[in-house]
Amino acid sequence: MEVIKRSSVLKPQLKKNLWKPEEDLILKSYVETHGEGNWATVSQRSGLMRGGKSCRLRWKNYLRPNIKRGEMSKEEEDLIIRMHKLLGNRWSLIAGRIPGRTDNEVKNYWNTHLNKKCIPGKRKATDPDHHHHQHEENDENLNKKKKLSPLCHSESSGSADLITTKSISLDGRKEEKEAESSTVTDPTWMEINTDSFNYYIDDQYPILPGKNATFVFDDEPLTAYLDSFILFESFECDGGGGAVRTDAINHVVTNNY
DNA sequence: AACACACCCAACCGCATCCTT
DNA sequence: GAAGGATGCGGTTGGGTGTGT
Repeated sequence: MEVIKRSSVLKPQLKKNLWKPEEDLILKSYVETHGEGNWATVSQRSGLMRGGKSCRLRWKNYLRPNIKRGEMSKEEEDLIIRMHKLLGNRWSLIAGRIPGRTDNEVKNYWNTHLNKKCIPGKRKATDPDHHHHQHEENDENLNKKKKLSPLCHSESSGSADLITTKSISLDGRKEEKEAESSTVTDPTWMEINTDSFNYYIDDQYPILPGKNATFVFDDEPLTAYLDSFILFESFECDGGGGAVRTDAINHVVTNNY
């Protein structure tokens, strides 16, 4: 007896696999006419038998204007390495700092080119020892599910192994503090008083003058990259335990300390 | 030439978060 | 505040292509 899946009866069969040039054309002209968004309806209205996600991804990664394709420049590569050291696998954030590059492209580039370069001895799935590494990967997935920052876990990105606690004030002084806990998985934190610094986390979450904010930092890149980046991993304004954001690098700092 | 293996990358999947009602 | 849909993100997959034997 033939079993017919319920989903195949109720939903029209969606196309998968590679996009054809004519599909690209349809999607491109549709988005240029109607604008981005409402991806779920794009397939119906444009006649493309693709899921909304698929359309969105194709537009974002391939058809969107100002997409830069081709080889990564040395500068872009350096930037990816530095950002990855800071942020871990936060591809969309990294890509956001590299004009014309998409998160998918950055991720692929990292996995195929830079991962080997930055983590020598990194083994592939065919490696007999792969199962051991799969466990590490599972731990990482677990961390993700727990919504922990990769920065809090030094194994995730080849970052520095030791995490220490620092306190920095924006009037130019920098001082180290002892870690609150002896466990290395404790995040580094950073306290910034914004009296003397016009600063923001992002448009939605301003740090107001006179307020303190707590940030999570990976120790090693701190001194190396403070000239160019400050990472806001999470924060709570005024010590109130209120808003917590975990998804943004939000400001480029040009000052040297 | 034929095969096997490795590499690359576009696209998919599952889950989390955001937004709207 | 809850529910459901839309969107975004990161991990993974699989087909195409390159390279070695």
